[in-house]
Formats: sequence, structure tokens, C-alpha cells
Amino acid sequence: MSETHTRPVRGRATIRDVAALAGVGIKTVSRVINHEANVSVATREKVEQAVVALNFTPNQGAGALRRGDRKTLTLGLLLDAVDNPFSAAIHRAVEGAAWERQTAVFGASFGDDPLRERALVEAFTRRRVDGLVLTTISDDHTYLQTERDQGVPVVFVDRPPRGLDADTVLTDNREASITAVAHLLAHGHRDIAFLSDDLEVSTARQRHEGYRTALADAGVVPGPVLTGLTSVEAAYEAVRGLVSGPDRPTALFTSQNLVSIGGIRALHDLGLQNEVAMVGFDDVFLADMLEPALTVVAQDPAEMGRTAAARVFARLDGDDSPAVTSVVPARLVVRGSGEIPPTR
Amino acid sequence: MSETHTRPVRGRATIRDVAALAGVGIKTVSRVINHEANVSVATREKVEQAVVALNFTPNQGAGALRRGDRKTLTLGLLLDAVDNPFSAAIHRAVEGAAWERQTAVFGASFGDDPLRERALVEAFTRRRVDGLVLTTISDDHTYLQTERDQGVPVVFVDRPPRGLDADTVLTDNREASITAVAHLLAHGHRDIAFLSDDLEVSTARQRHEGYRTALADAGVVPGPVLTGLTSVEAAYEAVRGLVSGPDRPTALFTSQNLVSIGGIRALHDLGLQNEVAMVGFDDVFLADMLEPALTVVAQDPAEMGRTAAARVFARLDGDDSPAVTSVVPARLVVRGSGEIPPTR
DNA sequence: TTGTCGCGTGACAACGGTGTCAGGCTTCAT
DNA sequence: ATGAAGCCTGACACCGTTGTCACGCGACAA
Repeated sequence: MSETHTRPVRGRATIRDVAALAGVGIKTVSRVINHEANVSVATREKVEQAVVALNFTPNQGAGALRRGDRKTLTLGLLLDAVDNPFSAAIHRAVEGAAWERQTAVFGASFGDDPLRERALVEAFTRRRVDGLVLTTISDDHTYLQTERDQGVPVVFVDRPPRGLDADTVLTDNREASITAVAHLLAHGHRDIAFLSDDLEVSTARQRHEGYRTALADAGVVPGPVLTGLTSVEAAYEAVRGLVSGPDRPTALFTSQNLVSIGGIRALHDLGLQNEVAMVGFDDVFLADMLEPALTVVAQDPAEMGRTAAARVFARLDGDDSPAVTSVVPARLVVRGSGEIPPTR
Repeated sequence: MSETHTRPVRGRATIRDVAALAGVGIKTVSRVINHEANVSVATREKVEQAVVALNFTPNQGAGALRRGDRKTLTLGLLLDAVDNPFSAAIHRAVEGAAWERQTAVFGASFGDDPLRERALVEAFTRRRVDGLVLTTISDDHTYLQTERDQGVPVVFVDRPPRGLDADTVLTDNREASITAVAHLLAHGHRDIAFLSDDLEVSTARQRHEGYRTALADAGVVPGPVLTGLTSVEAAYEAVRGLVSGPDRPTALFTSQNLVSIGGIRALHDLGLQNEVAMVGFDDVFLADMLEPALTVVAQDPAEMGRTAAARVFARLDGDDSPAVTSVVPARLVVRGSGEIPPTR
């Protein structure tokens, strides 16, 4: 036992301080805090007392550095925005799954900025996260190949990767949109507008495709298509303009939650909420309390998050089968706004 | 220059690999990646090329271990639930502020569980976060004193600490509740019910206190008080029972966002939404689109998050003035439900 | 008795970086 | 010519932990 070690007055206790106080070697302390075998009961108790007395908390970063597996018990989660309800539901699910594996989650928002997406991934890399769960905005994900080469599993949620073959968790946006539009068609609508955020985003493209497919299958001519609506305000103005004209469509398919909210506001302000039918993509809080209540195709973000987390951890546990794409079903929630008959 | 170092085939490039490839010492590589002065242009370029060639990303954890300040550029953020809109808004604001300081944020939810709160703080500690921003559920925060002794700044948001003197960011719940209740009184109500989640939570207690104060100041007898409503369903049932009886109150003050939602549902289901006045605490998505639209006292969670982040970073920058409590104003948003006149 | 084995233990190197320090080389004033 | 000062550079120790290995000891079989 080394007698040279003196506990510094300030600063956090280290394993050496514990060893000195307990009168054992540092390796023995390491054994105790990691619950390894082959430590006598008496020694274990001495060490545990010293741990409590010094309020010792092991430095996980230092451990990760030395440990063979080099795991930091940390996950990077990239989201559109942590305060978007859809993203937040994914976040909660991933965090819940991670917690069971003693893993902490870095949550980060890229907003609409592909540069920030990359900067955030690099920030995660510098911190040596064990895995990445990504919603992305950039249109080329080859830059992530390096990470995968280093053994860092990458799972995409909500939007598929481009230029990279990786695990992906998606809603079938095309199919769900077909359901939404078919619902409007079944209620007699023949003039259905499509509103979405940026068509550069793959989900918006697929929803648009579903919209066109459903109409084509029914032999109906597409209605007005308004895209690039990246905020509630933009959607509000777009819908306001759209339904104010003489040839207003009889129904709207708002293909994203912020667009739906803007659309609802515009219809309410114009007193048209019972004249123009509407189906939204994504459920929103209180949608059932509106008059008319909002009919939506609801994704299941919690399930998406759970599935994504399960994929990452499966990869970390050694699953090296080919990349899989999981499709989480969406469901039509009929509430009223989608069943308004055409008025013209 | 050491010729003994060979780049391993697998695994991530280290500073040593870069040094070997560039033909310089590791310390010089360190200088380049940290943008230190006194490196010749030629050397700098050689190193930069090697960094790119090997796809080198420094291991921040390893650096933090050795560096004097010992900063991990990491923050721990504890929230009720990352998918609660109020919490999520705080999250976004903290993350935004942290990003400007190259700091990543661990976001975590404790649900309703004080044990999990402590476990999460310990998980943060093990990862040596630079600071903690906490919304809490436990009723004794003395356990955090250890962290502060180690120089980790702790800032409380939304709910004040107990048994600890620390920076705190709050809404003036008492004052905001007085505003809400005074608004109902001004519209002629004399029978106002109070509904809240658990009174063990300090915010709920203060809101209750504001309710009682406003009534006492007006010489009005308190109405029914229903507490412990910790879910939308519980609030729904409580309100349903409350307004179904013969002596139903003429107005409700629902002092938390989930309680408001349950209350709205109950009133709508009974067709009483235009008979019973209601003011909610906390704004909710789409509250302005309801009929009647919901009058609320709205907190400003984004501002709370920004303020909390500013406090943490000020402390990290050496501010050692006494703990401050910042009060973020709430504002009354008049929309309709709070202006319904008493019907009895 | 002797050898083998397993248990409990600690010395030491190593993980990937950064702080310290000293040495070689210029530059420039004395 | 001599010295002082400043720039550029790398050797080396060290941050806090875990992996490896070797050692002493008691139990037990031969």
C-alpha cells in the first residue's frame, strides 16, 4: 500500500483517494465498484465505506478510455426540433429504451439546416457516442459511412438515408397519404388541394406521391399543390389565399402537422371550417376538441422511437445482418373535418 | 520522430497516427487541432492534410481528462418529460444556448419518480457534465450540495429547490394565479373551482395559494378544490363529476396544462363549454382554435430555458455572486372561455 | 512432503489526449 | 563575437480508470 497519496482538499475524489482511505490498491476499488468477483467480503465493505465517506462517483469517461469495448454508454439523437411534438415523442421513446441500458441520450435539433446536421453529428462523434439515431435534412448521407466503418451503428428515423445502406424506421408515407386522400374521395370530393412543407424533404415527396396516386387511381384530376410551407404562418397565408378565391377546393390534405395548424387557423378565421373538408397528416394535441374535430392520418412516433432504439442496441449487441427498413403503420382517425361533404 | 508507430488497420485514428503520417510530434498535432499559436504554416498544413487523410476526429473525453479546466462541454438537463410541450420548449431554448458554446445537452425525463430524478443526476455526474439544469420532483435537494461543492453549477427551472440555495428560474405562480382568478371575478364569477395536479408539487401549491388570495382579497368564499389530478383522464373525471351536480361552479381555474385538457374534454362532452367559464394555467397547442377559445395565463418556457442556460454559463464563467431567483412573467391571454358570464 | 490449483490482491502499463519544460534555431541589440 | 529573447518543436509526465500479470497463501490431491 502506497503511503504517498494524500487526498487533495479541493476537487472530486478519485479511485486513488478511495484506495488510500480503505487501505487497499486501486485495482481492488475498481473491482468493487464494477461488482467483479474475487473480492473478500471484508475488503468489499471497507471499500464501500470509503466510497460513501468520500462521496466518490467514478469518472465514466476515464473508464471508457481504458476499457476494452470503449463504450461511452451514450447515444446521439438528431431531431428536426426537440420541441416539435412528433420529434419529442420519438425522443421520449428512445430515452426510455436507452435508460434500461444505462445509456444517456444527447438530444439535438438541426432546425432546417443541413450544415447544422453535419456539425451536430461531428459533435456526437467527438464525444464518441455508441450509436446514432438520426432524423436528417441533408440530401447526401455518405459522410456517415466513416462512422459506420468505426463500428458506430446508425439508424434513420422518419426519413430514409441517401447514398447509404442503413437501418431505417419509417411510416409508409405514400400509403398513409393514399388512405387520407381516398377518404376524401369516398366522401365525394373531386377538388382536393395538397399542402406540404419543402418537397426536398423525402417524407413530403412521398406524401405528394401518395396524393397523386390516389387521385390517379380514382381518375380524378389533381387539385392545387402548394409546397414549401415551413412554418405555421406560411401555411396560414397559403390556405387563406387558396380558399379565398372563387374556385376554392372543396377539401384540403395538409401533409404535415405545422401545415395543418396553419390551415385550421385560416379556415377558422374565414369561418370556413365547416365548408371546406380537411385531413391532416400527423395527429396534433386537442385535434379532437376542435369544431369540427380534425380527421388525421396519425403516425406513431413513440413506436418509431422504440423501434429505432431497438435497432441501435441490436447492432451494438453484434447483429450484423443486412440493413432493415421497418415500417410503422399509420392509422386514419376519423373525427369530423374529413367527412364534410363537398359544397360545390 | 518515432518510427515505431504503425497505424492499426481497424479502429479510429488517434493523434499518434496523425503525427506519424505528418512526420511531426503528437504535441504539434495537438497544437494544430486546438488552433494554438506558434506553429509554422508548413507544419500546420502537413498536419491538416494528415487529419483529413485519416479522417481524424479528436476524442473529446480523453482531452477533458487531461485538460486543466476539466470541462466536458456537456450539460445535464432534467425535465418532467421531454415530450411535454412545456418541458420541450425549455429543452429547445437550453439546447440553443448551449450550442453557441459547443456544449451538448443530455435531455432526460424523470416522469413522476423522485428516485429516477436522483438516478439521472447520478448518471449525469458519472459523465462529468459541466452543469445541471433541473426541473425536479423530489422534496429534498440537499443531495445536490455535493455537486456544487465540486464546482458544478446547478440551476433550477420551474420549481424552486428545497434545502439548497441555488439559482432558480420561476414563473410567479402565485401572482399569475391571482391574475387568472381576478379575471374571472371581474367577469362576475363568485363560485370558482380550483383544479390541480398534486399539491406536493410546489407550483401547484403556489397556484392554489394565488387562488385563495385572489378570492380572499375580493371577499369571496372559495369554491370546490380538487387536487391530485395527475393525468388527462383524472382531470376529465373530476370535472365531469364537478359540473354534473346541481350546484356546479360557474367557473373553473385549471391550474396545469393536462388538467386543462381533461377539463375541456369534459365540458365539451357535456355540452357545457359555453356555460361554464374556464381559465387555464399554461398555454396549449390549438387553444386559440377551440370554441370557445381557451383563456389562459401563459408561461414563457422558452424564456425560462434561455434564462436558466444563461445562469449556468455565467457560473461556469466564474460568476460567484449569491444565488439569484429570476422570475419570468406570465401573461393573461384572453380568448373567450374566461369571459363567459356566470349562468346562475 | 511436494506440487497444483484457485483465490484475493496490487504493481504497472495503457487508453488518447494536453500541460510543462527544455532545447535548437533565428533574430537582433550590445 | 556575445548574449538575450522569441519562435518552433518534441520528449515526457499525467489525467482517472481498467486490463494484464505476477505473487503470496491456503486447500487439497498425489
